[in-house]
Order: sequence, then C-alpha cells, then structure tokens
Amino acid sequence: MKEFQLQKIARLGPRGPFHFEGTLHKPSHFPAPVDVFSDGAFHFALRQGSRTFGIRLRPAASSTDPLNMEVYSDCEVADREVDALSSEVYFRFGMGLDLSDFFRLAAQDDLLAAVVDRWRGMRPSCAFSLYELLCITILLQNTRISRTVSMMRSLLDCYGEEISFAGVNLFGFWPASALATLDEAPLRTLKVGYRARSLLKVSLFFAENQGFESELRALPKQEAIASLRRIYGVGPATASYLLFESLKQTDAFDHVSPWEAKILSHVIFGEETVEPGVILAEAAKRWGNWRMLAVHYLFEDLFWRHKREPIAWLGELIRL
DNA sequence: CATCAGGGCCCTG
DNA sequence: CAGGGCCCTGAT
Repeated sequence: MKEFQLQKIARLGPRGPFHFEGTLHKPSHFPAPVDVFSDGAFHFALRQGSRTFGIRLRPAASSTDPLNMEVYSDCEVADREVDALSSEVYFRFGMGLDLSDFFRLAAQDDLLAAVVDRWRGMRPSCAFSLYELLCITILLQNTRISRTVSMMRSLLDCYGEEISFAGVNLFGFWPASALATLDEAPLRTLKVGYRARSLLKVSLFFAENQGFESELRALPKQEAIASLRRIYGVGPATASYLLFESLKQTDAFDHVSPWEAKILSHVIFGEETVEPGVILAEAAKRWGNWRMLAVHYLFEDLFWRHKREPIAWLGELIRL
C-alpha cells in the first residue's frame, strides 16, 4: 500500500448552489472500497495518465462558496497538474451545471418542491472515469448487490492500487490497459462469470481509444448513446447510467429497469406496479429535459429517508 | 438438500 | 422482435 501526503490545495467554485453531501454521499450507490465519506469529507483516487492521486473534497461554509480540493501523492505535484485535476473534478461532480431552470420547475411541482427544498444543489456526480463506471455497471448486470460488491473486491485486490491518505485507505481502479491484455481465464477465477468477456472487450476498447471520454462529453445525447452502444456489453440500461452519472445528461431517462419502475410506481403514483411506458411518459410530461435529474432527486431523497428510518416497501425491493 | 430469480446483454431464429 | 443462454450466490 502506498502512503500519500498532502501536496496541494485548490479551490473549486461550482456554478450556483452546491449541496455537498447530496452530491458526494449517495446512499443509493453500492458500497465498495473505492471512495470514503468521513468527517464530512469525500475521498477517492483519481487517475490522470499513469499517475494516481488521492483527492479529498471538503465543503465550504455556505452552499455558494467554493469547495476545497486537497491533492495527495507520494511525490511533488506541479501547478499545471493541479489545474488538470481541478477541471476534471469540476466536471465529474457536475459543478458546471446551471440548475436555475430546474429549481424553477421544481418549485411548481407538488412532488418535487419539498424534495428539492431539502436537496437544493445536489448534482449528478460520479467520482470515477467513464471506463471505471462502465466496469461497475458491468458488475451490476444481472445480479444482486452483494455479489457485485464481492466481484468488485476481488478485482480491486488483484488489479487495483491501494493507497492511504488523510487517514483513510481506499483503492484506485486499474488502468484499462492492465486488463486489456489478459485472457478470460484469470478473470473467471474471480467469479465474475460471463462478465469476464465484457470487461476484457471494454478494457481493450478504452486502452485503444484514450480520448473517447472527452469526445463523448462533447457529443449530443443521441450520438453519445449510439457511441456507447457500440461497445460490447453496453445495453440500454448501462447506457442510461453512463449518460447521467458520467456525462451529466439531465434528460437521460428514456429507459427504466424493472426494479426502478417498482420504486417509481410507489413514489410517483402511490401504486405497486405501473407500466414502464406510463412512468416514462409521465416523467417526460412533468419534467421535460430535467426528467432524469428529477428522478434522481426523488431517489436520493427516498434512500436517505430510508436510511434514517426504514421504509417497509422499499426495504422489500432493495434487500441486498 | 434443490430450486430459482436477480439493479442485462448478446446472439439466434 | 422474442426468447434462450450466460455464471454464481443467497433466499426460500
């Protein structure tokens, strides 16, 4: 395990209100030792090229002030590296989004008004690169959370990079190139099943297309979807997650998986099971191009309430 | 002990 | 465009 020390501190100024905990501490996300929220700060590993940095984000006094970003490493960090890290972190946590239209919309929506009141400034966010998130979503496919977590742990043990900084231990992901040259056999021993094939193909693709993520960030939604769907292992569900969490497309709600449909049936209609098509139509009608962000606010609010005081019907649906 | 669905996707017919 | 196969694991 590598020990990292504090090297640099930078300040980040989000556009408009930024809800620190809502954005960085999401109870709906599955637990894996790749990020740590403790003492009111968020920690994760960020890979830039061949280097991995420890990043610690701290909230500022008020929701409109800048955040502090601490950069940890085992050797010196140049100013221009800090600049690159800053803009990457700025993007990954949705700090550039202008949400004012969404707030106006939410204020007039009887379902959203109270929720956005509680979480005003929460953003779509993902600490990980597109490749890293894609690995996670592949592990989520066709299984339960407990198994996803165990697959994640064995992959990190074998190919990840464990680091220690600011009093926390966590893993950085492997670079795509580390898996790209493997055979299926070593991955199969980690009990990832048929996902071994997807992981290899995805890794090979990203190792060969270094600029893919930044190209994708510049594409309009439909082209981004088409681009993602060409990658082996990426279907409609995975593409949706990537579009919203990684690319911050706030309207990426054109597909709803069965488990999400059940939850939204309760939340939006107060019923057990509403047809996916009906849910999608209602979301589009009510929230337009903000529909995925709206759904996200509803989900996170629900999961937080569930965490504080268990909600019986939800407990049934998301048992690990 | 056996059975089976589970936070999809690919491939085939 | 429907449906079988993929892998393993915890729930029942």
